[in-house]
Amino acid sequence: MSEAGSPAPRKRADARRNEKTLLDAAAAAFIASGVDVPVRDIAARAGVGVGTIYRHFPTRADLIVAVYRHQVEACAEAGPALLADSDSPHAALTQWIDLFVDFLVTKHGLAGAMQSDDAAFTTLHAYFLDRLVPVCDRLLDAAAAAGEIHAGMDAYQLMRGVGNLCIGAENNPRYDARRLVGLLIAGLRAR
Amino acid sequence: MSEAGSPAPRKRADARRNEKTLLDAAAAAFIASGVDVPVRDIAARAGVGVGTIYRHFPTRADLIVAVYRHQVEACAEAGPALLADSDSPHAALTQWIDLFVDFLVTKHGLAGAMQSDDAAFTTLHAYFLDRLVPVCDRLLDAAAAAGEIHAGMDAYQLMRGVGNLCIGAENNPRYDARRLVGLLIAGLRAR
DNA sequence: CACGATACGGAGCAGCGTTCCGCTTTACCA
DNA sequence: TGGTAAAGCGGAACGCTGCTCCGTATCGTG
Repeated sequence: MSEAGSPAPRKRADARRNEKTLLDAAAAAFIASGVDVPVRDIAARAGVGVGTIYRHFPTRADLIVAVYRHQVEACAEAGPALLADSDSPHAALTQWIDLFVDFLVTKHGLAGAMQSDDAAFTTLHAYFLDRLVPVCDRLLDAAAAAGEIHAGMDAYQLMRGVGNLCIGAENNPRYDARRLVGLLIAGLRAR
Repeated sequence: MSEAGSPAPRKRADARRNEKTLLDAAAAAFIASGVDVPVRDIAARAGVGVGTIYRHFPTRADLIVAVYRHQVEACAEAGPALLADSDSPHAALTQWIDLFVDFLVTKHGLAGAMQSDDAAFTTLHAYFLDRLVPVCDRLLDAAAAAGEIHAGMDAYQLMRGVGNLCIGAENNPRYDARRLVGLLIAGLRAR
């Protein structure tokens, strides 16, 4: 405990309470109206002022990251597990991408937000990519080592491509993101 | 000429002049700031009031369509031409998709606008898809008939997928839309 | 030239993100 | 327990956006 003055002096009780309330309200609002839901709506759901949101989560990206952190972690941890359990690295890759696609298409507008180059979304890029790209990279390496796919595919690009393909997948029955992502992965295959 | 009262009673000279001016201003503004440039900016460039824009082009989509109509037509007409000139239907398909990708990635934000499900963009969907999907469909059919790709790929879905992959391709050197589109097309190949 | 029809301009409204500051609540200490 | 400084809160207010609306200007024609 003698370590340099603890930089996190424990927040006030009402602040912690509000943070929890806000996360719940935001999660509900995201489900109801997508991740682009107006800040005022989230504030109203939580019964707080908009200032409170901005104090806890300076940018929308911070809020999104906080809401979905658990699910992203789960996805990241599933990578190595799938690799260990599957028959082939390619099968593991396919399953893992499926997991990622499922995650994206069930969160209205998240895929779109993830590709936005708006400065406010830097946090979102940073977190999602830093957490998931290395996982994807290991899967790609394993598949390449097994000779199942061509080497040299950049995990970052693949993830962005998959993310892009998921844009607008909800509420459009004529567009099947999973199928297109499947084609993309099929295109990786060594012939 | 005796046909039912001509429904286009020839517009006033100033109106025609303004329409032309607006198209030029919009084209310049799109290049400078992307297709999401504020309406006021376009009006300022053209030296007109915002009301004038809305009178000529009720929605942003109408303006975008008008600006890019020529290039879309050229792309549509290139389809049959490529099919006639190429060694194989698959080569023609690849070249045509390349043309489409080139078009999209050079127009800031157009790929994004094309996927937007905002009601105001219905016109954009309608025009782009109505014009290009049939062309793509013919190319797909020809390639399938030649046994080069699996049958049953929906042209609409493919176009949407390609469009999606082009989102954010400008101003991001680490993301190569062309390569990913190439993988997607490769994924179509019959094995 | 005069007079309707047509088109124009831009003020004004509503919805959004974001900031800022007076007031309230909390935690701590005498 | 009561008092006080710091931490946190609420929401008015600002700037930027799309879009509408109507008084005014311009055009084409008899």
